Amino acid sequence: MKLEKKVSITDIARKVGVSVALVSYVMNGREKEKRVSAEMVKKIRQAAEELNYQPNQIARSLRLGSTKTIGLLVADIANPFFGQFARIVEDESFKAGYTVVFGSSDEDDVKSAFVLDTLLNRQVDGLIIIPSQGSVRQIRDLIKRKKPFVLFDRYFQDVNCNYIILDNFKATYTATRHLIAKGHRKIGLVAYKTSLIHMKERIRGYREALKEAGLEHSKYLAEIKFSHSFRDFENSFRSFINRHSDIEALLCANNGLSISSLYYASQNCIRIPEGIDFIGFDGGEPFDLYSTPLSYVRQPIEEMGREVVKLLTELMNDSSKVSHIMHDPELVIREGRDC
Amino acid sequence: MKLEKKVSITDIARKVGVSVALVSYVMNGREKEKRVSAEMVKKIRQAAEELNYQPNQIARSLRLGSTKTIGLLVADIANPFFGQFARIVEDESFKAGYTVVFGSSDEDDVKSAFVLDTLLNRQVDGLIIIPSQGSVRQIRDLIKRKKPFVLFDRYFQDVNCNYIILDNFKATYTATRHLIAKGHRKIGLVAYKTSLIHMKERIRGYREALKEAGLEHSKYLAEIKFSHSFRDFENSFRSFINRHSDIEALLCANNGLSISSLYYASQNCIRIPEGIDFIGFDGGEPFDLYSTPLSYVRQPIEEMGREVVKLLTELMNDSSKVSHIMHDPELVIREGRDC
DNA sequence: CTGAAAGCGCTTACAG
DNA sequence: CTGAAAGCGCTTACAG
Repeated sequence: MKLEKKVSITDIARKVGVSVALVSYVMNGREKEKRVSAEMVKKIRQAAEELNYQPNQIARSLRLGSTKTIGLLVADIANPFFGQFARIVEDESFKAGYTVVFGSSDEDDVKSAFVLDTLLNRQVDGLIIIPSQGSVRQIRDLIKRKKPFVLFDRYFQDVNCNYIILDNFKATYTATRHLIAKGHRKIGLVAYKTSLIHMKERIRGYREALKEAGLEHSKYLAEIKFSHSFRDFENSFRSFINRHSDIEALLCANNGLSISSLYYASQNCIRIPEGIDFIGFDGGEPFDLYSTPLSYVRQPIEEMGREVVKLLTELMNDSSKVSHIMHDPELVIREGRDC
Repeated sequence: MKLEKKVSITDIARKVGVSVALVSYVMNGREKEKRVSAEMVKKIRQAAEELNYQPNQIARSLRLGSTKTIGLLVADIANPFFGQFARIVEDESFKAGYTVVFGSSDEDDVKSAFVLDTLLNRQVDGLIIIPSQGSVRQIRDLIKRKKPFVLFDRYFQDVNCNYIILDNFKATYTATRHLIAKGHRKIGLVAYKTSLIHMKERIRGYREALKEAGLEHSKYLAEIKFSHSFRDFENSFRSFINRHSDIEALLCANNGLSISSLYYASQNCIRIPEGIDFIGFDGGEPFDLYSTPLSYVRQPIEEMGREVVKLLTELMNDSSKVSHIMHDPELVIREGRDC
């Protein structure tokens, strides 16, 4: 028995001596509705089994105009935060009968456009997008084409579309207040230099908390240019730290920056919390294994991921509503352990 | 200008007043070969531009019998090791004109079969698979169907197919010898209980090194049942550690086990390397940020990832050869720092 | 240099 | 209860 060429509905029809319509009906479980005789059903099922028939989704997609595929555009799938997110998206999508195609933008709008085009040509039914800086036009285009999508993690203020994000202001506001309450006065924020709203909001939350407490709110803000290279981060961060050797506590504005800052600290013998107190973003294994328990801002990523897929599937079905959903962050406080 | 329904090659043909064949030729850059007049080419290009034409890959795929899509079946995309691998696969695939669809098996053969079927129905041109225990039949089926694929990380001894793996024996053999050379005698290995060859080989490498040194080679071997829950790991590991309080050094057989063991150690005030010496697997951020520099077995994952895609693209083109490629591990030794 | 037409594998009105 | 046929959007021999 060799299976050189794949078997189609036509092969089954021929074998049973019946039309392809019948086969299509029973393969799609519509034999009741179409009142196919029990005998036929049995014969067709058996033939399909014997020939080891596998439906061709591509042909089905072309005919139906729907691929049952979701496109996922992340900044970088190798980043644990996005990897975790991708996993949730995958699980929920599969449950809903969708498959997921992904691509990484590297926070670069040219690459983002390329990946987006590729996914669109593949006729994805909908998209989940972590938009990168400068990708507004791409998003606008999606709206014009009436392609369902939901933004995650960030959005654009002047584009009215679906998004699910963290309450970023509250995240850093709460964290900063916590540091102030602990008695710190010289509190730094390590953020990325970007026009993206999530960063802007995180910076605003930090500043607002400092202002309310009557503290310096610009001096200790490090806005670092995005780069995949630790060297680049290191150079910027070193000059920041050297300029402000009196800094008492550090808050980081996302996961990558937290990891890089911690790495810098451990390489440069800066002790936490004795030397500098610290609050990170997003948690993860590096946080759990750090020499001292680290506090961090937690995003309810499971819920958010589930909700993104839920919203998108709704959009792919009726496509009229526009939701802006914001989730509350949680400040996870961890204190020194006794060993 | 609204773009309700997507524009097709037919729309362009109609607009220019020409046949669809011409349009197809110029859209595929075959105007030279087909000697389309320069004037036509210009008109068609312009019309495509004006109508904002986007080719429909699905239709193209159906016609050509190739989707330019690679299926990636990993154990868990949220696992940083696989996330990193996925990123390399993504980059190389895009470069080669392929898009990637993925799914996680959770090391479960039922889930693996389901994901595999989904990807196959989507008519992927080829597959990259981290095979889970009990998925031999699925792999055999792929061969029977002549679907190009390459296994990564593991393989099955009695199935002759393409794979790219680490020299697993050498990995643990070298690491164990290093621990012996440091003077340790009671050396433990934390491994998963599985029939998968990569684990078997890692265990064999460990044992062989101990045997050669005339040391106990079974007593300190922990074979732990795979689970996503840390609690499960903790229970098994605790009883192992309690039974062997005299253990001097620990080697871990993969990334997940390394992280879990380190977490257990930090939770239970076991100091590394003073209490127990340690060598992990695969490295990563948790390793870099650990309170003390950790040694580990490094896989050349970038090279391996690139090679997997290269091999697969070759297979998708001629499909005759069978390669078994094994990469050398590298033992990364890191000593205490001075702060 | 250009066009008419078949066909990839499926679904689905429309007849009977 | 079942079949013949159109059509999804594309590519590609085959004519001319």
